[in-house]
Amino acid sequence: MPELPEVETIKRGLDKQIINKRISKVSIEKSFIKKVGPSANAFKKALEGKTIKNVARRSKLLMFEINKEQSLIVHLKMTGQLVYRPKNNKIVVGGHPIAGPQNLPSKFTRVTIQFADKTTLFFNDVRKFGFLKIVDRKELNEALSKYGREPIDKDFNFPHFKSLIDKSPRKKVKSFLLEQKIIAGLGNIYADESLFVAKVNPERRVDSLTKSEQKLLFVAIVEIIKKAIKYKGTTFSDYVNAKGGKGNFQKHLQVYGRNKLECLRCKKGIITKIKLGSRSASFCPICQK
DNA sequence: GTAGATGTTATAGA
DNA sequence: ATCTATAACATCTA
Ligand SMILES: [Zn+2]
Repeated sequence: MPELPEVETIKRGLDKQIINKRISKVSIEKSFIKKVGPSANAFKKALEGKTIKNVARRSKLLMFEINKEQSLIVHLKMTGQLVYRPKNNKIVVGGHPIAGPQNLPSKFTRVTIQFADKTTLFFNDVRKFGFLKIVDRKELNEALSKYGREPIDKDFNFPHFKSLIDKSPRKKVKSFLLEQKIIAGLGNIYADESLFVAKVNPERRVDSLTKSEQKLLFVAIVEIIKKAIKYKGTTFSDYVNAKGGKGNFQKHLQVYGRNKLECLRCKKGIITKIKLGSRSASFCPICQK
């Protein structure tokens, strides 16, 4: 589910809400205890009574600073959600439950973090690939060392991108874009969208790109990620922001999810979906050379 | 019913 | 260096 734009949207929705709030109670669904560390008690003890000092994001990882020494890190993987409920009252509209924080906890709520002011943060995750973990400063640095360049960094420029290209010359370009150690935060949707904008076929070897294709791709990545953040992410099935609401970028997708449909750009090609590594890649065989 | 696919990532082995 | 298979898990679709 969530790639950089979705995680960034959650981060922006959460930080204003929960910074400086004190955690009063944490509960963990039984089957999820193994995903919060060695024991439920250690996890609770690290959080209860503490105050969230800061919220940050790196790649698709969220970080909640507890104090100088400790942080809570959260990865949503495929179907994770973080939804904040401002008040502890249930609202039902028209007699039917509505989507969003009003009906939480749900069947898929794995971790519940209650604050002293009676507001609540829910971690929901259908597939349970996600995790929450308490880390010290050293462990946090280790976790962060796995990530490459942030595409929305102000200093990220073409020479940087070129040097990344030169370090992984034989990779297929789609796999190159998905590598978090190279560029942090792209996932299947935005890698496909970036390649479409740059008119580059996902199966091309990185070292086969012409200088002009390299530049187009660099610009496309930055442009797509920024635009997706502006539209508050893509909701395909599970993604919701911190308020439980959907994103808007799905309306602007040009290839992802358009298998067998006519290409929106050349109006001639039929969007084709192939397997590349273990992931799918969608592209227009006519205008992505 | 059932095989295959889903927005992620870590790891082992070739 | 790079790729493959595999695993974690639940749900939906063809
Ligand atoms: Zn096309």
